[in-house]
Amino acid sequence: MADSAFPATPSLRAAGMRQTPQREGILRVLQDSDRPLTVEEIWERMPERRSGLPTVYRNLERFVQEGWAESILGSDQVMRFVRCDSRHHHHLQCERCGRTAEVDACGLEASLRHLEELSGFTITRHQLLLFGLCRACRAGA
Amino acid sequence: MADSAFPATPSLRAAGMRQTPQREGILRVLQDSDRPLTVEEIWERMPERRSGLPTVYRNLERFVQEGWAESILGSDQVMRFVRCDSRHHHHLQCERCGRTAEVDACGLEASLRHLEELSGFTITRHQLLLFGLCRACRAGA
DNA sequence: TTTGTTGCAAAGGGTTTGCAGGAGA
DNA sequence: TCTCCTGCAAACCCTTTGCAACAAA
Repeated sequence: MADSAFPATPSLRAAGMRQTPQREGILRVLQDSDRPLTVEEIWERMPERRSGLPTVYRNLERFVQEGWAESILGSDQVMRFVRCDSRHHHHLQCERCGRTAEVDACGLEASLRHLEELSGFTITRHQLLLFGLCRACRAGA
Repeated sequence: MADSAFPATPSLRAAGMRQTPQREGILRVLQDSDRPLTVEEIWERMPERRSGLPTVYRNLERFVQEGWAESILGSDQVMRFVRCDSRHHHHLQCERCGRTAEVDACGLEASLRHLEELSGFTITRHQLLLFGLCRACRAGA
């Protein structure tokens, strides 16, 4: 479900980047994970010839710019990364196991229009972070 | 408007803390600012006998626990602090001047119930960050 | 007097940078 | 061949910690 919404492999070439094993590895790791990962976790999971940590940092930064990944600061104050496409969406994260789901719509539009009237602001952008318990953890709890 | 919603002075005593000039200074600085401040900015604005940076860090941590302040990670990846009360609310921030408004309701409840059905998650908590242009900046732009 | 707080200085740790060698195209 | 990218090591910088002196109660 979530996979079918994710574009094939982000095209490094089309984005003007060279296609290197390190970049493919990072994208693969993000692709294969169903929860946000720290930079170090991504690094540890990279195929065989483990790359340097700076390379992971540098590329994650570019991937975020391209909209292929997103950084999330958890309530533990640790930065983690998730793959995502560039459409508007939000992440719903399980507080027990860390698993995430991507949510396409947020149904906020009407509320935002109302808030604009109240506040005098023109709202151009928003970020919504959702936390809860996934089905499996609720059942197991 | 926003001021009247803010509780008098957070009671250090009632929270089991000693009343020190450093704490009062930090609270005063947060109180007087209409935008999020970095730890260093708070420190610089503290009255006369400037305290140590560690003291600012230590107290901000406690104030956040008490619900008197909130930490916000901006899109520039820098942590800033805003005063707030402990009721559920959100911050609306101007992308040009940084001024913020506190928004009491978010009108998300119905959408959240819908997302719970779609995702199978039980949503327990959410954080909504709103960005836009305030009235003044829109007029001046 | 008792105990929580502060200030200083040092340690910590995640992130960034410089630069030379290496590999895409 | 020409750049871009990577790896290593060092530098950075924000944040935390240890500890002795201090001050609120």
